Amino acid sequence: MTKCLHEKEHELAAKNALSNMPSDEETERVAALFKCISEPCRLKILFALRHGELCVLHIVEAVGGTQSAVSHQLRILKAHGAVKARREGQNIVYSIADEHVVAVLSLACEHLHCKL
Amino acid sequence: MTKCLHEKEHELAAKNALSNMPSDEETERVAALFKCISEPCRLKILFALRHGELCVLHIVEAVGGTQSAVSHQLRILKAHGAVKARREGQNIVYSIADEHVVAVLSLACEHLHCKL
DNA sequence: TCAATATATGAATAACTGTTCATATATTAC
DNA sequence: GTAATATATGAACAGTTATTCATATATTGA
Repeated sequence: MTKCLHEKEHELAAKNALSNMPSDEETERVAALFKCISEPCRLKILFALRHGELCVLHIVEAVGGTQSAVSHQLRILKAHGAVKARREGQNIVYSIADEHVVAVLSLACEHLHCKL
Repeated sequence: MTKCLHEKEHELAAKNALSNMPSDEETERVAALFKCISEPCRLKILFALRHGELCVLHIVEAVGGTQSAVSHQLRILKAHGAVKARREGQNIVYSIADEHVVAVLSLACEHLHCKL
């Protein structure tokens, strides 16, 4: 593997890229955030929660699938700080944890020209 | 599986959630976009390209890993519209395809308090 | 045309992850 | 305490995917 022939023109960009790369730890954190919201089931849960908090059964109704599967995904969303939960009697009520989450979703939808 | 006991309080939110769920097709598209940028290797490539276009060898230098692995990931990024490519002699020069991609990255970094 | 460089790609393997099933925990009502 | 409801979770399985290896394609220069 030898040097790129156009090194001169791209030297600056290449140097900049090399010296400004985020650490592996930072990269992993950002990647984990995106991965967390990149599964259709989890994404549906977030979409369902846009209009307000919901208990698990209502989330199951909205997104489909089994209670167990939804519960597993809720756990992952919560572990990554995308949703928060509080108990209310027999129910656990979930809601979106952070306005940044809503903003990222909106931006992605805008990018894809979705009507959300 | 019976109804949630707090149906009355959450009825509105539940109805809203049900009637405003995006289609499966839209959900899949959004999920695919996030999944595309949720792998550390692909994310590193995007970070490397923030400062300007780079040929493949320079990308390999910046993100590490083998040429083959990087090339495979570039293919996926390109297929999802995250990067674009043009030939320049022997080299293929890659760059970020869309300002929305940069915006999503910045928002995620801001959310995680990364210094990017 | 031949050699060298740059990039892409098909196949195989290994690691990861979402779902399912069964079961456990927690709360409320009786 | 017991029954019923709501939610969570461990283990196993299945599907997905990133990497590696070997090789193919494309461009340039001689």
